[in-house]
Amino acid sequence: MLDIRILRQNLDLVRRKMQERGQKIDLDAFAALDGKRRDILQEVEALRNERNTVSKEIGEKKKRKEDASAIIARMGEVSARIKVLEDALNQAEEDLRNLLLTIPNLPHESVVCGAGSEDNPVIRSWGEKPAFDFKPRPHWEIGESLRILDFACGAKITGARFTLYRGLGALLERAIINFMLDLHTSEHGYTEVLTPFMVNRASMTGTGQLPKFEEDLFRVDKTDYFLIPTAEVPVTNIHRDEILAEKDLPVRYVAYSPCFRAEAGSYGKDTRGLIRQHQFNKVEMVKFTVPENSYDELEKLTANAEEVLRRLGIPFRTVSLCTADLGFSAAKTYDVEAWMPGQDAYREISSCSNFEDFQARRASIRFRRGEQGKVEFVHTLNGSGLAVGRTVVAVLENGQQADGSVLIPEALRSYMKGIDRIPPARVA
RNA sequence: GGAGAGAUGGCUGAGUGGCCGAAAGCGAUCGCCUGCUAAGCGAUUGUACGCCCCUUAAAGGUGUACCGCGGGUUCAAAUCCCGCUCUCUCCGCCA
Repeated sequence: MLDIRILRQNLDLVRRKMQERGQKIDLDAFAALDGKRRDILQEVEALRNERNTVSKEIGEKKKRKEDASAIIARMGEVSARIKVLEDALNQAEEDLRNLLLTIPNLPHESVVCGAGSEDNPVIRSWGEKPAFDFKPRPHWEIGESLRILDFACGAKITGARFTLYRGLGALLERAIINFMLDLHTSEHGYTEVLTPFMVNRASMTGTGQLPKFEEDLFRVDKTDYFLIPTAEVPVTNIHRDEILAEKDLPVRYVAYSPCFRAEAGSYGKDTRGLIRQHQFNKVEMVKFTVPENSYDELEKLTANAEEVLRRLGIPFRTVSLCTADLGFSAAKTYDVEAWMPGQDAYREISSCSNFEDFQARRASIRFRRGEQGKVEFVHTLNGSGLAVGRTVVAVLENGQQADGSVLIPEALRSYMKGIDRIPPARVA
């Protein structure tokens, strides 16, 4: 949610930023709605003041056993009028809030103005793409031939975009999760948390998934709970409606969770393999910081995500999302893209964002300056560290060998009972 | 799923219709006192939204709201009534 003062004082700036995002947001309604709310508020407050004063007089008159029936009758009318105005006020405030909740964040000044993902500037690249003396296969072929990924079985058990991992495949997924959690807790200063995987509506609204993107979520029938699309939601909401102490900032959490996404509107996209699933695992990093440090923290967060790929020896590049590609709540986002030789492409494996105070305002996450200074909104950040299924893809495609086996990166071997490769499956 | 108890400020906890934004204690901050420390004394100590003042903001003045959430009764609600949520205890069920 944007600061309402920005809309009041600089509506043109907001309008321009929305254009840069390529968003059509109706901002004309704002000024009228805001003015209406203020008019009603002033009237209702004046009447309430009268009621408070006169009610006190009534109490005193009664104590002195004087007749108060005339002013009681008059106050009855005032109260009726107040009730009507309060209803109108509530309606106006709800309308205003609903409008505010649908306005995306303002892109940071450093974000390039672009029209789509092709305009995302590459910030840096790392690693050397592996050379193959054969045509590298995509992971779905590797996974099926090694009998570690079974897409047909996932489809049987549940449906499209679900996958069964088997044997060393399941172990690889688990090893990657543990490797990432250990790295971020032991070396990057994050505290591990394990959260609920279903959250309520308030939590989803706090981080920005609701009210606008309900069709992307799985909702649990007979409840108002939703399956989380990312651990960002429960982890950020740890501190919803709280005032943190400045000395405790930055707060850093890392969480493993499965993620559930309806993937509405991505029909026909990435239908093969692990890239786009309804359920996938992810290790997520979340930070709460003072505003003046949030962009430094974004750089560190992105470096923390990149470090996972460095340790695994997987080539990657980092791009800065342009205005058109930026998510609803983000002010700035770096995508880390891993090299996937089987697909001859870089694919997103981590998305690291600074939300500034956008989520903090929605979720009321604040901190106090010093011991008894002012209360301000924190800045929130999060980034994948990393998407686990896509990391499996990168490991399989980059580590594939001519004999069909897959080399396991050094860093993972201690998590995989010491084995250094996934051997070819014996032909049945 | 059934029965009962509860939800008040940073914390503990009082408050059954008006004198309550809320006692008291703890904590915190500032000051005083004090060889040092401890103790003691005094003051301050919530948030949000309006309006005034003002070049904007802050500060200041003023008003309104907020005692889990939502509604109702009343001239007037932390207090009475209804619904909901959450917490705790007991029973049942369960990994």
